[in-house]
Amino acid sequence: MIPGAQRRLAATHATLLPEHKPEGTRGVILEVALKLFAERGYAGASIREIAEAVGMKSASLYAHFPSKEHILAELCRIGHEEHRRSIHRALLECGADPREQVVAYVHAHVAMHAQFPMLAVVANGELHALSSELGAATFELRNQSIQVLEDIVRRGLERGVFRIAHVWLAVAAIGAMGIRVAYWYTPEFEVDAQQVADIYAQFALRLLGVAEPAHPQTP
Amino acid sequence: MIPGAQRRLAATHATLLPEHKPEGTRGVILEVALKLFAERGYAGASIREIAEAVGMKSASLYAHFPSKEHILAELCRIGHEEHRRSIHRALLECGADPREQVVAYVHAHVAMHAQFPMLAVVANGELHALSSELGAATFELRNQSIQVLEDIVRRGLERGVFRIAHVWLAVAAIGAMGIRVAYWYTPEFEVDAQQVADIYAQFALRLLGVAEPAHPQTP
DNA sequence: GTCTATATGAAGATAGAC
DNA sequence: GTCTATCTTCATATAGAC
Repeated sequence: MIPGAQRRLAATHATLLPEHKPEGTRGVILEVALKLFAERGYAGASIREIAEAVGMKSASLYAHFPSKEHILAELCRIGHEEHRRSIHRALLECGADPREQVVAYVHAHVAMHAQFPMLAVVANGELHALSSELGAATFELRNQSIQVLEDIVRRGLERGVFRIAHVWLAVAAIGAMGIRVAYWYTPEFEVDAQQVADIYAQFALRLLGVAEPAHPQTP
Repeated sequence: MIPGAQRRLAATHATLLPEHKPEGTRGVILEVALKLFAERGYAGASIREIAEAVGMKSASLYAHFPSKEHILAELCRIGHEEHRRSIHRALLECGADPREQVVAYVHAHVAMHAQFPMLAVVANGELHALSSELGAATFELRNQSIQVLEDIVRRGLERGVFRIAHVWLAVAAIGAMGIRVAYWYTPEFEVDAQQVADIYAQFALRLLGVAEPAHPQTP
């Protein structure tokens, strides 16, 4: 049974990678807002709550961000940048075989959702709350990441290494497995993030109809 | 590429089954609130917007529901009741083979998310917004539905028909595939809900390591 | 950059007439 | 059951002192 029911997600701690976290107060605000947006949703968290958790008055936030929406926009951008970066890096380190590429993609996708669950929940689940002015660039990033998986799957299908009836249905299913990891994974889970990513990569291959090597005990 | 980006979900129409929709104004309010909660989230939709969409003043809503939270509670309850009912019915019509049971479960799970996407998005995604007083019973319902799948997978593993390293990881992955369907499926999608459910049931079997009958062309 | 003070509007909810 | 009118609280955001 999933731990932490009654909460929106199981994770309790918001983390931003040092390379994404601005120095000083701006970084603190982002991390605090990330936690509140993840737990209550963008509309459900107020700037007063954010300010209180940071340890300042709400008016002072406006010295760092022009609006609440800009805070969310920055978090969404960071989340999808990190997602794209980790997938890009994983694909650089593997060959041209679509099976290898699916493993790399899914491993990176799942590991990111397990390691930064609050960032993933907010960047994906609250993106729709942004005006098109502030959200369009990040939507484009997201679409590109989906497109990468779609291209891999299509190539594998054309080369006969995957056996599926419909590309999008497989892409959506594989993406979904990873997206939901952010809601139930915590560092206390009995399997660590890398192992979850390994196992989910295998699930993805199976889903795509890739035959597995025969079991050792089976002649 | 997924249609309808920029929106929280692709569906544009809220539907409640006649057996779940109360007669008269109460039913209209539920359907209207369902659409707004699905599109903007519970916190992002106001009772004034709901009232306006129904065609009345906000004060009049209180003749039908004691609070905004009670409207959400009712929608969550309906959603999880329908989910449980459709899974229960599907399992009654199949045998004792865990493979058959997984197919029945996933088919019902996915079909429900495709046919009632707004209900699924709200019942699952906004449940956390309820106080424990109003949400506890529905949380219990949800946990039971997950438990049913967990039991099926565990039985299949014990009987040697499934080959997976970790029960929860498989259960979460299979559940996730279906949950996300609610976000991208629309009746205009090129594959209908029943076919999506069929294909996702096959994905689930593959994910669980069930060997498929050899391809006709492969001797 | 942070504060106090405040503008301005919107939120959920209630009272009481019809 | 629906309305008008209103209460009270809370929201985002700004002005201006320090």
